[in-house]
Amino acid sequence: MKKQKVSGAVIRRLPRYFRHLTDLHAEGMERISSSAFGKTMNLTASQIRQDLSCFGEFGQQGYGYNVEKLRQEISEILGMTLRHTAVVIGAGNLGRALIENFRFDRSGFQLIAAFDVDQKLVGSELAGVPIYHADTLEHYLAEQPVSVGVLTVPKHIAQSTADCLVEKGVKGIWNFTNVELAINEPSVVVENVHFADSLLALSYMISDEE
Amino acid sequence: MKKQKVSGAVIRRLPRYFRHLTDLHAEGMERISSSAFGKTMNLTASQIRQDLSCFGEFGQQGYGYNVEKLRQEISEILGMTLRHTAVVIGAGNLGRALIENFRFDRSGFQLIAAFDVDQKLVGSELAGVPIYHADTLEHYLAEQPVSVGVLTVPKHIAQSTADCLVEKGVKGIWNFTNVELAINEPSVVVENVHFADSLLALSYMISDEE
DNA sequence: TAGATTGTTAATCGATTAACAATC
DNA sequence: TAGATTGTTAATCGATTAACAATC
Repeated sequence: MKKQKVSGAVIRRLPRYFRHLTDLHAEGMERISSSAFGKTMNLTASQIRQDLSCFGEFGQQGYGYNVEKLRQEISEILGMTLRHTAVVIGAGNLGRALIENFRFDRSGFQLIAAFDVDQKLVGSELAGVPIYHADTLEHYLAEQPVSVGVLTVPKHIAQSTADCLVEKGVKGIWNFTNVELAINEPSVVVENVHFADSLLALSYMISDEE
Repeated sequence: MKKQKVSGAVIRRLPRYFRHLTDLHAEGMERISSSAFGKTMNLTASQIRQDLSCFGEFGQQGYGYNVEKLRQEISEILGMTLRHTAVVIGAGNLGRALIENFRFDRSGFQLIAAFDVDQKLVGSELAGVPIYHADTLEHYLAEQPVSVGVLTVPKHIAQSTADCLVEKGVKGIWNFTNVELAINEPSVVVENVHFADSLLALSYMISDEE
């Protein structure tokens, strides 16, 4: 996958494309034009064609795009076929919600383990995922190649846990703590899920009218 | 609060400003220049000054910005002082994680109730928040002004629940289901938290290098 | 006062949209 | 073939950055 520079705006739209294509496929739609697709997604046809052209030529003049084929292509582009591995660190409410309810496999990830300090959890499984003691994380990472650490630990150990993940060579951190992580390894990517930022944006928007 | 048109990009940065100012304040910092603030946040000084100028004049030549005052101003801009109310619908793992761990008050919201169909939960409290039966939601909303409905229900009832919220006049929906909600009331704002989109963007970024 | 730093106007850069030749 | 629709180049629009007079 040779990558010219693709803008962040485009990257953020790719998962939406994928999601909508999955829905369209489930509805039995076989082909779609950029203009029809644009209507579904509230984008211009131009933008969709422009976005896709960053990665190749997936359509056919006079026909449009094959829904299933395009979906497959985008899953490749997103790296969903690479069988990335993930571990959840912190099996509190949020960690458990992710383990039990979030379909990692649908995003191409294998969730292979979770870690917590709670002795009541350690040794058990949640949704088929084994829970190990947090103390064994470092050892585990040394043995097992892990692509992404999902950080759902309490604030005060967020940075130290992240440091451990980085040191052991994870490629990315999916950060649910509202700590601004300081990572000095430039190849490691942090993706923040800031609930509060999202709620505050909503707050602004509903406070709009005077 | 008179609103000229403020771009989405600016709105999305406001919560980050607020968060960083809160941190700086906690660290005891009293004043900061746009250039120092820019360094902290990885933005240019120009951008910060430009962003803030959408809402007024909060700095002082030769001095910079008073951290606490600016934090206060931004909280006003975001509508955090309006005492918006929220209810959580769906007290499964994710709903409970939000009720128990997410500090709604820190974003200026009052979480006043939660709803679920599970009889084991109905009548109890979680972190001081009463859980009512989902059947009583409609009645509750008619009695109680609610600004935001937090949607953490299973996929198949997401749309119908949203319809109910809209009909009863909520201003916003904080949507954690991965359902694309169809809302025909234009004044109602939907803020989506798409975990999968976030993870897929991360997937792309860690799959980048070849 | 001199130095620092703002708010704002102008310049630049990048992203979105429009147009159209190529072609299925 | 004629109609539809792509991929791509050019035009437009908007957002970011730079510059600077105003002033604390």
